[in-house]
Amino acid sequence: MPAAVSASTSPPSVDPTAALDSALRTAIAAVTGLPVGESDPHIRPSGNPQFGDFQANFAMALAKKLGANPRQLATDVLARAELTGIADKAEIAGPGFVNIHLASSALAAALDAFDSPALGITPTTATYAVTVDLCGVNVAKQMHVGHLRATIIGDTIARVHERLGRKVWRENHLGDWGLPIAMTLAALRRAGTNLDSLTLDDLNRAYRAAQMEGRDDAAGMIAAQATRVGPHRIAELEAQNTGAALAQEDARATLVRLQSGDAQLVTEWQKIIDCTMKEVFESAAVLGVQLTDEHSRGESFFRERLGPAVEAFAKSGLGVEDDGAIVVRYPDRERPMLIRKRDGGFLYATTDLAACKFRVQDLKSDRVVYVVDARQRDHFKDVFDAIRMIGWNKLPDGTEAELIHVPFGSVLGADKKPLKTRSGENFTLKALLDEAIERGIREVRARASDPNAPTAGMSDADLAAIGSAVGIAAVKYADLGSDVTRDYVFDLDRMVSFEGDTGPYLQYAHARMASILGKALDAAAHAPPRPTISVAEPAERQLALTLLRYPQIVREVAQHLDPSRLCAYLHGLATSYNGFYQQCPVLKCEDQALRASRLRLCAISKHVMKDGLGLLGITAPERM
RNA sequence: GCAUGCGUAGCUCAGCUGGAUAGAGCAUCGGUCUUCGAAACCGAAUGUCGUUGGUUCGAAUCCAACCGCGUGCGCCA
Repeated sequence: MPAAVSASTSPPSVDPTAALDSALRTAIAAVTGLPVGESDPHIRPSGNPQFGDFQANFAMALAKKLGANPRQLATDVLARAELTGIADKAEIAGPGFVNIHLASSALAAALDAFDSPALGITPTTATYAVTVDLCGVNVAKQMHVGHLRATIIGDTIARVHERLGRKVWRENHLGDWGLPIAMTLAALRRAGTNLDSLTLDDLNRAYRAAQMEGRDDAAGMIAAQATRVGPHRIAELEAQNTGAALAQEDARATLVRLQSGDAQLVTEWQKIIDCTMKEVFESAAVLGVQLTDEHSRGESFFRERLGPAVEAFAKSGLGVEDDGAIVVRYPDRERPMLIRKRDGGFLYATTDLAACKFRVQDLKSDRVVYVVDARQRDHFKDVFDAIRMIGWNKLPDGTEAELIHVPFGSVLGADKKPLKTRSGENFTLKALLDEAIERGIREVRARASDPNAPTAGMSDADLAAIGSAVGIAAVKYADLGSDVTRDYVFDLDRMVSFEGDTGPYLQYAHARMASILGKALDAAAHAPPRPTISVAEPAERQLALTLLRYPQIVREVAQHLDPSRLCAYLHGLATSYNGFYQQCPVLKCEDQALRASRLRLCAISKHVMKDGLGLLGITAPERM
C-alpha cells in the first residue's frame, strides 16, 4: 500500500537518521539514566534489506557495560522510544540488534524536504577559510600522470568545501625558485635559445639535460655516508658524482643574479614560467579543474619571508646551529629539519614554513590541506610540528588551524615501479588526456551512428564535446575512485574503460534520467510543480534511502578528505536508480499520481547525480 | 639501522567510529533489447581477509609479534 504525504504537511526533516537518532537517544537516556550525550544508539543503514532500512547497535555494548541483558535492554528502549511517524516497525534480532523499518510516509516527507537546490546541505557558518595546496607543478617540467592526482584530488576537496559554504583558497605552490630553475635558465642561455618560441617540450629537455650535467655533489655524498641516509639517496648521489663543476658554477651564479633581481634574468625567468603555466592551465581546463593564474603562488612568492622565518626560529631557540647550518630539532625523533644551509641558502622546508604561516595567518585559514605525494610524509610531519612549536598555526582569536597532509600514492608502471621522469619515455599527462578523449569521442561517434540512438544526428562538434566529457570522466573517476593513499598501477585500458564501475557509468545513468524527464516534458506542463511523492516499491525505497544519504556523504568527504567516498556513493546511486528504472515503469505508468511521483524521483536523482559529479569536476551530459 | 605505509576473489579494488551470511568492477559461464537508452539489468562461479597470538558477547577492522612488498631518512626540491 503506497504511503504518501503531501508537500504542505511534510515536516522539515530531511534526514530520517537524525530523527531516529534523536528518538532512540532520548529513550536510551531515559532507560539507562545515562546522559543523552552518552546514549548513542549507533544507527547505521542496514547491510541487508531483509533487516529493514536501519539498524541500531547500541544494545550489546551498553548491556555489557551495565551488566544487563541486551535483548531486554533493547526491548525497554523500544518501549520508551517515540517512533510514531518515523518507523513502521522496529524489532529485535540476534543478540540485540534493533532493525528499523522506516515509515514510507516519513521517507516521502524527508524526500520532499530534500528536494531543494541545497539538497539538504546546510552551509556552514565558519569564520575562517580553507586552503588547499594542489597541483604543485615544477616550472620547466612537463606534467606527468602523477600531477593528475595532486590536481584533481585537490580540486575535489576544494569543491566539496565550497559546496559546504566554506571560503577556499586554491594554492598552486609552483616550484619556481631555486637551483633547478637556475640550472635550466643557465643552460638555455648557454645554448642561446630563443625563449619567445619555446615549447614546454624544449623546456623540459633543457631541464633534464641541466639536471644531468649539473650534478656533482661530493660534499653531499660524504655527509650522506656519515649520517647513513637511505640507499636511494646514496645511489642518486653516486650517479651524480661526475665532474660538472662548470655547469654547476654557472647555475649558482645565475641563481644569485636572479635572486638579487637582475632585470634581464627575471624577464627570462618569467618567460619560462609563462611557457610552463600555459600548458598547466590548458590541462586543468581539459580536466575541468578550477585552476587559473590567480591560484599560482609559487616558491618565489615567499622569497622575502624566508630570512625572517629562520630568524624567528633562531630567536625562539627552536632553530639551532649545527655544523654551520640551522636546524629544528624535535623531542620525539632523531631526524632534525634543516632550514638554512651552511652557505646561508634556504631550503624547501624553509619555504613551506613561510607558506604555512602565510596560509594560516594571512589567508586566515583554520584548515590547511596539502595534497602532496605520500613520499613527503616525513617532510610535512616536520613542517607541521615546527609550525605548532612556534605557534604559527594560531589565528588571532587563538583558534588552532588544522594542518593536514593528504598523502596520495604513486602512479606505478607495469613493473610496479614509479613512473619516473628519468625513466625516459614517461607517460605525460597530456598524452593520457589526449588518448582518453580520443577513445571517448570514438565511442560516442560509434553509438551515434545507430539511427535509433538518442545521439543520432547530433553535430560532430556536439558529439566531440560529449566524447571528450566521457573520456575525461573515465580518467578522473579511475583516479578518484579508490583510496588516494594507495599506489596504483597505471593501466590505460582500465583507466579509460567505459563499462562497470566507471565515470561513464554514472554519466550514463544521468543521461537516462535526463532522457526520461525530457520525454515527460509535455505532460509536466499541466502537472503540479511538486507532485506528491510515494515510496512503496522496494526499488523506490532503496532509491529514496540512497538519495537522502547525500548530505552526510558530502560532509564525510570533507571531514575525511576522501573523494573515493563520493565516488562510491554515486556508484551506489546509479545502481539504485538502475534498479528503480528496471522495476518501476515511469512514463508507461498508468496511475497518473504514481507516474508524477516517479518522475519526481527521477528529477531528484538527476539533481543529486549532477551535483555529485560536479563536486568531482565531472560534467554530466544530457545525452551521450 | 631508524621511521612510515601497505598485504582482502584469477586481476583491479570497496569494506565508514569493531556488528548479523566479507562486497563491487573486470575476466569466465548463462539469461534479458519491435516494450521509458543493452555504456544497462538479472543469475552462476570464485576467498585459510599475509601468519600467529591477544582484547571482546562479537575482529578484515583494535593491540602485539613475525613474514612479505613499498616509501622516506641534514646542507636537492
